[in-house]
Amino acid sequence: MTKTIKLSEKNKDFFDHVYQVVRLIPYGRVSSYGAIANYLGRKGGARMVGWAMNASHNQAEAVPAHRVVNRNGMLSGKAHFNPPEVMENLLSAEGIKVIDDQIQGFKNHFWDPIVEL
DNA sequence: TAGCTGACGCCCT
DNA sequence: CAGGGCGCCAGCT
Repeated sequence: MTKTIKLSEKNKDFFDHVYQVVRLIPYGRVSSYGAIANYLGRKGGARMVGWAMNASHNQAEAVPAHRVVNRNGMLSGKAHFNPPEVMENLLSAEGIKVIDDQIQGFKNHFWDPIVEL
């Protein structure tokens, strides 16, 4: 509910930061691993963001991982959903058109935490 | 203990 | 224009 991220000097867990940013992604918008990683200061840590998503299942709060895609706007993590079609289904429900695992007008729906936050 | 993989990204050839 | 390789950090075997 509260949109304020507590990025205090407590830089505790890298994962927790990722979860918070992902949860702040507005409805009908999508972000990229690199953008989040860059926002957290891990430019080459894009892989870590994806890895964090993998652990997102352990989080009590559902993380909208379906709103996170690679920098190409492709549903690279779709295969990790259960079932995979859920990802494009959720995106489609938010008004995002996905064709062949590719978000149409990705740039239009792109949400950059560095710019927005 | 040390090494490898991983929901990526960017540079070089 | 296309393909291949290296780099980032953390978790798992």
